Amino acid sequence: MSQTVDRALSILPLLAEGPADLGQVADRLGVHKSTALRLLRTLHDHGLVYRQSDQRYRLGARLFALAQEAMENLDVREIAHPHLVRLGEACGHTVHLAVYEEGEVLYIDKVDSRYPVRMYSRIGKPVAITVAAVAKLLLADLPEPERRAVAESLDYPLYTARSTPDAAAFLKELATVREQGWATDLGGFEESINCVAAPIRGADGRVVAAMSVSAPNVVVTADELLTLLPLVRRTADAISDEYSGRTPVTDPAKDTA
Amino acid sequence: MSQTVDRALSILPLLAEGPADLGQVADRLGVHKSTALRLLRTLHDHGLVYRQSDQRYRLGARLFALAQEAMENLDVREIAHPHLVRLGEACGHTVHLAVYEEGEVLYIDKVDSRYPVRMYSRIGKPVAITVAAVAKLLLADLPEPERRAVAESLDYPLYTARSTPDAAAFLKELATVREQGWATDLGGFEESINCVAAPIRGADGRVVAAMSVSAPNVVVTADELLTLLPLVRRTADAISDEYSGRTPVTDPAKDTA
DNA sequence: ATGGCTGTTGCATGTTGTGCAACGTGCCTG
DNA sequence: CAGGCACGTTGCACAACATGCAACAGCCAT
Repeated sequence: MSQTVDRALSILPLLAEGPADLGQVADRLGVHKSTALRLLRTLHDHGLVYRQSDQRYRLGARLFALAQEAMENLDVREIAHPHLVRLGEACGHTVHLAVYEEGEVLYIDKVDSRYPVRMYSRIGKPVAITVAAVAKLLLADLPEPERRAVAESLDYPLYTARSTPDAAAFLKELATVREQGWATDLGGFEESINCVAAPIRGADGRVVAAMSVSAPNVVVTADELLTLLPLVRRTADAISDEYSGRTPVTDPAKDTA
Repeated sequence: MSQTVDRALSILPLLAEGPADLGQVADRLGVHKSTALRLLRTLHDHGLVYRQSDQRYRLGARLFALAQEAMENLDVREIAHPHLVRLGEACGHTVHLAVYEEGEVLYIDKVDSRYPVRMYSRIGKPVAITVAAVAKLLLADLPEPERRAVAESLDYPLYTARSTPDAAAFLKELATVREQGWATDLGGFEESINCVAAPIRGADGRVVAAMSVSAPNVVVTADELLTLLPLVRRTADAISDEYSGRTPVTDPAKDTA
């Protein structure tokens, strides 16, 4: 591991606590002032550190820009896909990945047990938003005014007798889902199809996508499907960790004391 | 400037474009793979870089955390936020807060009328510096040599027919803005969007931030938007007072209406 | 003025980062 | 199934580069 870079990077969390001057930085790094100066200058040239008018240093603006750009280039689907495939192989049912966008919920990936191939044909199709388990999770995480606005602007078609009947019922269901952190669709769209779903969250905790496992009654009962919930949630959490760049276990030997 | 650190930091913007593998990083840095490996490892140990399951590298979670903390250390934002929210509720339009740093102008807070949530997603994005009302205010306050230097180093993209065409026009506009103490952007970035902006000043009178109200033509005409100017200026002044410690009322809930 | 404090510079030293070459491994191709 | 290729990884010798020292320069307070 590169010592120089190590020292330089150690400055960042230090400055995150608040602005500091050269002497403080040098002290806390345990290096000479001139060394700290050169490190800070390099950080400064890259915009990671900003020198305010009182000559003290603080974290710089480029940090935002970097985080921002990285977020935009993050592809949930790319990261999620291998996890979905593994889940599909493990449980043998259909796995979906969906996102919310502009009042709609869209499937962006699908893995079927028998043919673990992306079925682009289905991807992009709008989801039955009032009943699908993934839709409930995605809508449940919206800020209250938008959630309400969306819920009230929707149609509530009665696909089956168990479909969500109206906005009031839907909002109540969303509250439950938000509370428990997972969702189901038990015959709300097709009488014979059940789903369990779990949310995928970004670094800030907001739900960026949702995934579900679906199976027809003739294969497994709803109760049997529900036994898969822990596995689904674990998969979703694994995707969340990877998506948000939290390294779950890189080196099991090392641990921060 | 430290070469090693310089190289290591150059990796960050590179990864911000999207995930890359070791070879690509080494190539774009112009160094040996083993060198790139050690740099990446160091970055990884600090959590700035994350290694996803396909072994490619991308920016890591610590970076987001740092950006977050850096933003929270900007006390202007903290002080301004409640004022911005109140203004947003009062006028119903989008409110922005921006600062100048190292030749760039960036949004550090945003309040939208319908969804009064911090939209981190937009924050950090570089502002259209040659046309945005807030950018004019921030640049107008720079010391003359720097203002000139920045103005002449900029590109002047013609977003619309009303965009600032060149450095000369920009400097002239800055002089006007500096004189009158407020600024507008009338369709200079998007044909249908207008803004009015006012400066936030520190105790020494220097502009530390700028805020604006933006609205599309279809909602209010430019003339109607201009009637909000007194309100915007009053809000900016209230923030200035509080920021500079000259807070007339200790109760931040009450505001001059 | 003058002392102490801070940030800054030039330079000799040796620590540290570097590139090379060789190894291991997984994947695709013949 | 074997072979080859591409990629990540390791150990090492060399010298480039980061380091700390000492001396300089500005600034404020005494």
